[in-house]
Amino acid sequence: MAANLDKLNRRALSKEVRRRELIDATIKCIARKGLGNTTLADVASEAGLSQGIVNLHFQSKDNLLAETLRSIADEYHEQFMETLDDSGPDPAMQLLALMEMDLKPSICDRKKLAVWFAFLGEVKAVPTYRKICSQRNQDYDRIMLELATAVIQNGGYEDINPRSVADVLSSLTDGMWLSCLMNPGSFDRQQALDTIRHYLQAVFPDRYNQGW
Amino acid sequence: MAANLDKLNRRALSKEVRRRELIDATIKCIARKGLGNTTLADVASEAGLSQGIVNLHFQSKDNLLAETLRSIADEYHEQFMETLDDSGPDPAMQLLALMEMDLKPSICDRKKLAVWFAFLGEVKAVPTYRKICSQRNQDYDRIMLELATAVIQNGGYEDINPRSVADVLSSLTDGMWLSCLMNPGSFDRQQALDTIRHYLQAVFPDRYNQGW
DNA sequence: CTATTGAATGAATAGTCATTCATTTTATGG
DNA sequence: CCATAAAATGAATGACTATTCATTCAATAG
Repeated sequence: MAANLDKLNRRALSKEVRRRELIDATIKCIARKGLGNTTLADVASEAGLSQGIVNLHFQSKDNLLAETLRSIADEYHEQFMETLDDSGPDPAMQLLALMEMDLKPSICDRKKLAVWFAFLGEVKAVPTYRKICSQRNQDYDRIMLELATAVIQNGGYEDINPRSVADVLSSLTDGMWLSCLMNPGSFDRQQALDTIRHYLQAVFPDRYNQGW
Repeated sequence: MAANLDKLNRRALSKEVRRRELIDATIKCIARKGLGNTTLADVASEAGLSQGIVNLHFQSKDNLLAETLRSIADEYHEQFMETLDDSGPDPAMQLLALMEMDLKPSICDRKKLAVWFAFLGEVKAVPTYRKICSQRNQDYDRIMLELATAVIQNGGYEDINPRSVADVLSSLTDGMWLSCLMNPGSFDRQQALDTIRHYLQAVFPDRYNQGW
């Protein structure tokens, strides 16, 4: 019984590991060649495995791509939740921590952004992609809205619309990411962060008034 | 007979007009099927013409796609310059007019945005696309920076960094566009514009203090 | 009306690529 | 060790598609 369970676990684990490897290879290929020019042969070769391997583990190319997108979305989701947990009880500081996270080298990385935007570019044409992405976004928007609302209440900024603040911050993230993707030479992570802080300071002077 | 006349007229069209038709057909196809799933047969059929037509006028598919991207970029460029010309001498009002333009229905249109982001998604993998897009962006960034600098000088806001203002506005545009593409159901053009106005009001209270 | 020119056609070609599957390799249990 | 089953291989297949080009068609000049 114990042996049997062990065996099943090992098999399941090994299968999972192989899938992970293939997804990583897919990410590398898309970053290098683009979504439109990535073939299953590319992925297999990148993973150091044989032609038929993707269909063996993912049944179809479409499925591999959807799983790859899900994997990227999940990775971001974990970072987001972790940052939220680790950034203390003050919503103003949580908001800032989330924005800083978006500009961390491990997130704001040209290779990963290229893959993310490659999928975004197909969102209108591929409903599956849109579902994966927009589900994600709705969750974050809701949390950002809650945080903005809390900052406004705590600071007595009743005339400010929390919706606007949340939208600006979400837009800033997307905009900075695009800028990183587009102008790899001139994009400056630190400057981007300063810009975001400047915005927060302008809107909530009392909440973000310490020198950084 | 009417069909015959139609056919005659179509034949008579000039080379430039035919190229325009093919580019328009390409835009429609990419909006509907995505960049990765658009074939030359799709484009020809959308234009009501025959198989070989694209190669006749554009030599290759790659060339057609590059010309299509250029066409979209040019169209935006014209609108941008026109808006700049038509929005009076006050840099504060020019800045606002440009942001309003970005949210006009004819620009902030899901079909057009889908095509734009489809190309953006391939930017890292296809240097040609990056050149076309980033040239465009650099021009606008420069102009936005000049306008922000002028607003700051005119209004005595010397402690504000014009670079930050320009970056926020550029990011807001990209972010709003993405939101329009991603959440067609809930995206609200008017609300997006209000958000942008609130930002400008927060940063330059004296320059944007009239009720709208 | 005829000849000429160039646009347009669409069938044929050649190449690419996802998918399949018979075979081989590897790992596990007895 | 052997037997068994799962995992992996890679050659073969078939579908798809960019590109070519011989042919057709329409407009204009002579």
